[in-house]
Amino acid sequence: MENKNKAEYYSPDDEYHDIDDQENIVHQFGKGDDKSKPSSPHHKDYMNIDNIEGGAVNVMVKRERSPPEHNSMASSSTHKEQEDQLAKVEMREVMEENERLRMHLDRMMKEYRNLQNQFHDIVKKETDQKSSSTVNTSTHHDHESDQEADQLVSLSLGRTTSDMKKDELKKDKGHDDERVIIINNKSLDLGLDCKFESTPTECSPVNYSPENSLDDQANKDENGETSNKNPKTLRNNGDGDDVSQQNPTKRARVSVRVRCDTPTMNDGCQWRKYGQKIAKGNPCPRAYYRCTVAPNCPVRKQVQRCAEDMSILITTYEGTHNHTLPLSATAMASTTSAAASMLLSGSSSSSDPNPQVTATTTTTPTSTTSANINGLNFYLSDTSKHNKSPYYFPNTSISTSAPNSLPTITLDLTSTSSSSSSSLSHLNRMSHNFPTRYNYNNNNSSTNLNFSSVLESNSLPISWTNNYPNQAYNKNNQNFGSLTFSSRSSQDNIFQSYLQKNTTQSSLPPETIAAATKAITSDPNFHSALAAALTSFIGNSGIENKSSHVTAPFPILSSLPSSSNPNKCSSSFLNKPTSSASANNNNNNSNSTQQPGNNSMVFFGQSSSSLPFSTSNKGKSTSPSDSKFD
DNA sequence: CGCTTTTGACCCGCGC
DNA sequence: GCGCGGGTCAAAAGCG
Repeated sequence: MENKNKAEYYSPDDEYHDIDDQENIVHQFGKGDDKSKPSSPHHKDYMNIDNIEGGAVNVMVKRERSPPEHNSMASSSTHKEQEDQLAKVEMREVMEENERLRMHLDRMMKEYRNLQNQFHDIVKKETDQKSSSTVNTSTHHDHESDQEADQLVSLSLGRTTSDMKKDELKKDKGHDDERVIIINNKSLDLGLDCKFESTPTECSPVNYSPENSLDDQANKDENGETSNKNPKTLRNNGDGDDVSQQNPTKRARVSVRVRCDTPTMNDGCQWRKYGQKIAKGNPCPRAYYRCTVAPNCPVRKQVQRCAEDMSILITTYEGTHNHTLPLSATAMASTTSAAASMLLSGSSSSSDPNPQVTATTTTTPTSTTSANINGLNFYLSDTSKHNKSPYYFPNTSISTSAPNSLPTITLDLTSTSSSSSSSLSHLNRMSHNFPTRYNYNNNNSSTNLNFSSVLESNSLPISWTNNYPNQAYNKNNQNFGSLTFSSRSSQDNIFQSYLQKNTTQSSLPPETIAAATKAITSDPNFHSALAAALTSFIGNSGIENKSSHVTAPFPILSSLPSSSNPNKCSSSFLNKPTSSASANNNNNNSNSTQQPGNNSMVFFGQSSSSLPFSTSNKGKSTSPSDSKFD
């Protein structure tokens, strides 16, 4: 298995040349098209151009693929023959490429199935334990349930049992059965769903009924929130309350970098600004928001413009929602949750016997890994404490050596796909910024998830879905149209992403790549994320909302026509619960019917928000991003 | 009137 | 111990 993985992930390495080849293909296609124009007045010159101006590209093509007679028969052979030959070559290239890419997809699917099986086994085990414990006394049952829930969380998020607060567990305990059932139902669908089910991080589509949340709050007040009266403890509890009170290192921040013009991006939650500060090294002030969906929700976020590129908005989430999330908020929450879970799992590995990302990366001087899942570029990188100053460079993460040294994971949504170069430069920069003497520190780890979608190749601003609660979910839907991720396009994305990845990785030393790939393959949470991403793209039809809350699908980022609404900073997610959402407004949009394997509808809701540093935005804002501008 | 934003002050952790 | 910087508080002001 491991060897297999190795082989699988090494293979892309071997295909670096194929990337060039593919580029050649592209060029070749263009030229082929040009050549195929018999009417071209410069047709004859095309041969010369082909030979001369084609340069290295064509040289390579010819060397590898062009028929030899191309050189000798230039004068005699008809252009049709050449065209045919070229077409054949191209066809063969395409077929080979398809074959390769298909292999990639198969590998990914294999990984996904493995993950599913593993998760299914785990859940099964959990269920068995649960049923057995049910026979026991109630007190024992409670304890067991706690442990199970705990383990569940641990399994889902890579968190250790100690991470979860007991009161949280008590709360969960009440719905333990329900959760298990739900998890069982979904276990075959998406492992990440379970992660979201149980994850205390960000999204927590945990089945917290509102009253449950209240109870939760009550419970929390007993333990931690009572200390709210004490500002000091509030500060301490506020952040780490849900995430990890006992183990601060488990707390994770998820930073999202989005290139958008709007002050903030609407993530669906309601936020209240409680502070603003000029951070050192960045002229743009940093705004602090607190989640106001629930009175005691500990989740906070920071919004700041990137100093290097003001068009990039950096939103950092921290904490766990202890309430039911609005439908529109689940997308971002699940994204951040997945990212945080990956990060947390990596961080936990230091204490875990199981070597995961962290452990593996420790062995490498530079630990930057990337994987592309259907256009989602996962950049896993770690920064050491040596890099004290935050990174402010475009398309890369701010490796926050936050004062509290929280591990931060950055979702970089700023790169476009044209951008294999962008990603390349990204990685180059990242690796460049990594100290050669790499000294991993959990508390200072930073993980970059680059979700630059291939579909963003139009260099349009990336934006988040803004399905604002209580509003027309698809209000702007028609403006933006629907974004269809057919399996085919998904595959294409995967393929391109793989190629992109390979291109990216080609700049890395082989040992780094090896370690990185090993890290990735050995990280179950990466598998989860992978599975989630795959499930989102490839036939996630099976995932249904089994409960009132929305199971957040893994988000898919895409570009939006900026012209549609230039001021809006929205992003597209594949919100599975399309039907329910669209039922509110777009009754006619039968696209809401979920097409298996074709997550077509992308919801774009209201976006906007208060400027983190603007003074003009006043008044209520259900979300920092709600109305106000334009 | 209720809610949000603004903004100066304060607290705390960290490095020197 | 001191200074710095990040994060938070809370009173005041603004807005609908």
